[in-house]
Amino acid sequence: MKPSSHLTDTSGYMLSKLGQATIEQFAQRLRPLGIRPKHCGLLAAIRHMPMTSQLALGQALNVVPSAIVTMIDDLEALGAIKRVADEADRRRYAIELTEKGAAMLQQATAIAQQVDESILAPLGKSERDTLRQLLKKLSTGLSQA
Amino acid sequence: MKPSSHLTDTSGYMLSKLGQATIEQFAQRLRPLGIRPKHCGLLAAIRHMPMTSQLALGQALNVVPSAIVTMIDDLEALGAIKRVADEADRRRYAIELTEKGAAMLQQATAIAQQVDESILAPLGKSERDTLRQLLKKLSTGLSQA
DNA sequence: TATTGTTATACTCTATAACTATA
DNA sequence: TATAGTTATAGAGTATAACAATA
Repeated sequence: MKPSSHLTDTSGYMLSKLGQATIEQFAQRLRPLGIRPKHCGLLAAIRHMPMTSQLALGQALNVVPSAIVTMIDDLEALGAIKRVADEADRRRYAIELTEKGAAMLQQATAIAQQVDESILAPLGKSERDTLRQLLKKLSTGLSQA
Repeated sequence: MKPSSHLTDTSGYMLSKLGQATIEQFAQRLRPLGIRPKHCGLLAAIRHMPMTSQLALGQALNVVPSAIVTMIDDLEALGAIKRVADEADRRRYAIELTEKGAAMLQQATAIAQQVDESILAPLGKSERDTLRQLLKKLSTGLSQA
């Protein structure tokens, strides 16, 4: 038998729909913090590679320079990050995560866990673990693309 | 131990990223057909509920009227669907899938299967089946929201 | 007065490209 | 001449709201 003779039964179709639903729910619950999902990825990247230049962050996230500047502007206005002048190269700013930014990332992570609870509700505990492992495998395949 | 103490390890985060990557790849391979991913969902809905009004299709897909009209315009220009005048209610058009539209849906389905092959490459056969079953469970939970 | 379809419009998002200041 | 950052601008996508025809 064919694995998925209907378009809407393909894994890709379901992944797209689920991903979209997830991000919408995440965005909604994130609203009180004044940020959007894209800012969260950036916050995580900043914590992971502290004191990095804006363009380097952009390359790591595959985001064009003008977009990174806007996001950094947003986060700076919220006090989540600071632009620290680089004395060696006065064109550069090193991006530093503030305490407030770290707290914000922690809150965002908690919200993401709540969204997981909501989205994964139809699955039992072991099923969730299985799903997470499978998604992890697929995600590592992504970064090579 | 906590299931996912990092934001980027949550299932929701991975679902979002994978869904986005999937839809981008789908869009790219779909380009030669002259349509976008959103048109495919509409084509599938039209086949599933033939001779339905535009607004009813919009409600089924959770799409606003103006957007449905534009998509129907696109598909009609490609010869994939026809607006059939409803003689009983002259405000309405019943949307009919043409042979060309059916062929287009079939091509789109084949492309979706190719995308599945590409995205699911890191998984073995039984893992893919497991994933599909889990995604199916989650997808049925979606429509209730 | 409500409903189907349509059009006009505004808004958001994102990317491209031009510009500055440094190197 | 090249690079980090910034700003200006244009494009696509989507939603809101006004509108015409019909019920």
